[in-house]
Amino acid sequence: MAYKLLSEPIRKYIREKRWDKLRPIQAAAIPKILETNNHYILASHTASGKTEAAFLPIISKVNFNEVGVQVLYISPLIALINDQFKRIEDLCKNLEIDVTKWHGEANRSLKKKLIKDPQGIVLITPESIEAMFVNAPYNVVTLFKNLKFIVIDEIHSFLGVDRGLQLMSLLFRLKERTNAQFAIIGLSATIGNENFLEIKKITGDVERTKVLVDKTKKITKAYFKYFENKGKEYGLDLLKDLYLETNHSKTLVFPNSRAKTEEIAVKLRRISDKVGGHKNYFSHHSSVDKEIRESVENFAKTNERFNFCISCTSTLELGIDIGTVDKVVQIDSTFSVSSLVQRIGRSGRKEGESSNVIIYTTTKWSFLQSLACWGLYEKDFLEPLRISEKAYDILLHQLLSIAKQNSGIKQAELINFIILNPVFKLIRQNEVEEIIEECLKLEYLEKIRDEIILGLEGEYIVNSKDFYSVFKTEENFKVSSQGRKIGEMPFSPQIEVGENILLAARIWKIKDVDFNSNKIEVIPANDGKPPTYSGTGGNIHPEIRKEMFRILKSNFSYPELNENCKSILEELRFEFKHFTINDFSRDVPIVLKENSILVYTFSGSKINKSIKFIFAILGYESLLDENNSSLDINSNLDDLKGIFTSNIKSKIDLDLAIKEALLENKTFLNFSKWGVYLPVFYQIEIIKDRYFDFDGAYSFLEKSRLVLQDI
DNA sequence: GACCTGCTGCGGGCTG
Repeated sequence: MAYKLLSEPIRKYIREKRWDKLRPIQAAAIPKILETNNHYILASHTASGKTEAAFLPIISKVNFNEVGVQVLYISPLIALINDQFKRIEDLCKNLEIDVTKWHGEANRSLKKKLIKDPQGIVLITPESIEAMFVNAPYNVVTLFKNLKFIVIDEIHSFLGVDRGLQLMSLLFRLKERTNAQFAIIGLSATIGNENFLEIKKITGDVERTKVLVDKTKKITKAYFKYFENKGKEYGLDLLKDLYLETNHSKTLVFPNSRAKTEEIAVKLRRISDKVGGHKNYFSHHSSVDKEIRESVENFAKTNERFNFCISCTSTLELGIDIGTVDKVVQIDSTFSVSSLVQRIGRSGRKEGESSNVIIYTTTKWSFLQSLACWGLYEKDFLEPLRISEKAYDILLHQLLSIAKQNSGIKQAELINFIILNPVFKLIRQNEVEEIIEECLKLEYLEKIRDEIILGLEGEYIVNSKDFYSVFKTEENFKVSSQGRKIGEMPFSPQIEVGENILLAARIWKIKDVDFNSNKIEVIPANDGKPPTYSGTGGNIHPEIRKEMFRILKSNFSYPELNENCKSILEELRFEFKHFTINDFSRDVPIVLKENSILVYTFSGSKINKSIKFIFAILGYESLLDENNSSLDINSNLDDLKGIFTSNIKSKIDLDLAIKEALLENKTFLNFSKWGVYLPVFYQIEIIKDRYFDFDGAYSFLEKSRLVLQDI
């Protein structure tokens, strides 16, 4: 049915590919895209043919003889653009449609050629769109004035993050600048019912956006193993077991940090060398050199014969094509259910194959958390994500970008343009005015007669290559060996001549350090330590903690646990045996200690941080342990009960406390690259909006009942 | 107790 609607060249393409039938998401999308002008979100699991579901009907529908770029494909990753380029070019090969890559590493003369003769399909990143607006806004019109479709790949990766807000703003600016009438097609992995409304908001027109979902779920087999970690590094028992588990298959191992990724890769390789196993052990994360990463991806994708093991971080979570793997190993719990879903989806990618995951854990609370994530995965729960409605920091970034783009814009016009942008819908006009006033005062912007232009400080900020992205990056040392790039590592005391490090699944000795140009020269060595990388800690969703609580208080037995896991679960359940819990949403176990009280909140990280902050305002210091979601509060029982039962909200001045905390500790705002340029009042607002969850914390304190152990 | 993502313009040197 859907097949017949496609144009003849596309049907020919399908016949040549010998596809016997269209995939479900393709069959659903083709008639909708061909016959309506709606925006669509195509949600379907990895490797289910989403790219073709969008491009088969788009190429059928669009007349590529018209002047101007007809289709703009936006991707969060350069690597994905390079992957998709091959697929889309293959689709277009008999149709004389030009496909052009447009990102920071793409060929410049091909970009120039496109500007001279704008046509076909362009593959781009959000930052490159931003750069075009800032440096060559006339090109935006030349290229895109006749645009018919925008395809956004991995659109879920933009949901609930600053980069998504930037993308929303850019989509609006694109439409306003070019007057083009385009439809938006978002491609997404599973997003969960909870997120349909939020993901529709990205197009800027919820009413016109429809979601098409393929709910087919693959069978997943999971097995849990437990090896208590005693030292800093993994124990030999775990490594040996992991080796036997992985040496006869194609495997991905996810150990949750770059340092541990290196440790696993190097140590498994060493075991393999000793027993004469295969040598295909790799590490893959952001600090491994790009070319090495590409060669690892390529090995996995093209090699049929040999087994391999890639130890990796979330770099291999998104849609980069690495072919099929037999098995996924997770070491200690993921920080979210959606991360677990993506990682599991990496195995058994062929239709009809089941996915296989083995979960190793090394601490009892990590074990419980991973069991909770697995339980929620089976119940089809995914963390709900929320588009920030008062993104004053992104607003400031876009103000500077728009000022540069227009080189002179009337103040009223600038304000109006911001107000009309759906991404800033809930920011009031007087707030925009106030932020502009502050920008004028600090010379980010300047007013000449009634026109706004970039100020001196603003020029300095916008003319940096760091301007185009809304996320922060750390500065690193570049590591190379005899002219060959290995990767990067951040500054640490470990950077010293003679020290040995692990990187790109190999051991190296530092031969030379150049502190002026941040370069490290290394030679191969035999033994070393993983480099230390710093991170800030993730946010666990409350539902994961609730599930942990439920598991603790249930008698359910899990066939997917090995004997060690079973006894750890018993141990944990025994610890909580004497708490009588009637209502998981209200009852809070507490333990009286000598000078403090231990409160098991079983709530999310943001709520925990907020509760700690509230207690600090009230004069009670506390220690937060995110492993078991507990707060050890320096308080007595009467005080604690008082705080839990009274209306705390009215008694504290949150804004004042955050202001003081900000003065004391500037790193508070580290999550926001552009927040530092805002007036303090707005900094406080974004901290409340994105760092904390005070509504969640107040509601927790109000409804909770403290439960002591039965005697 | 974390992970990830992106990038201009210009000038100089080299290659085809």
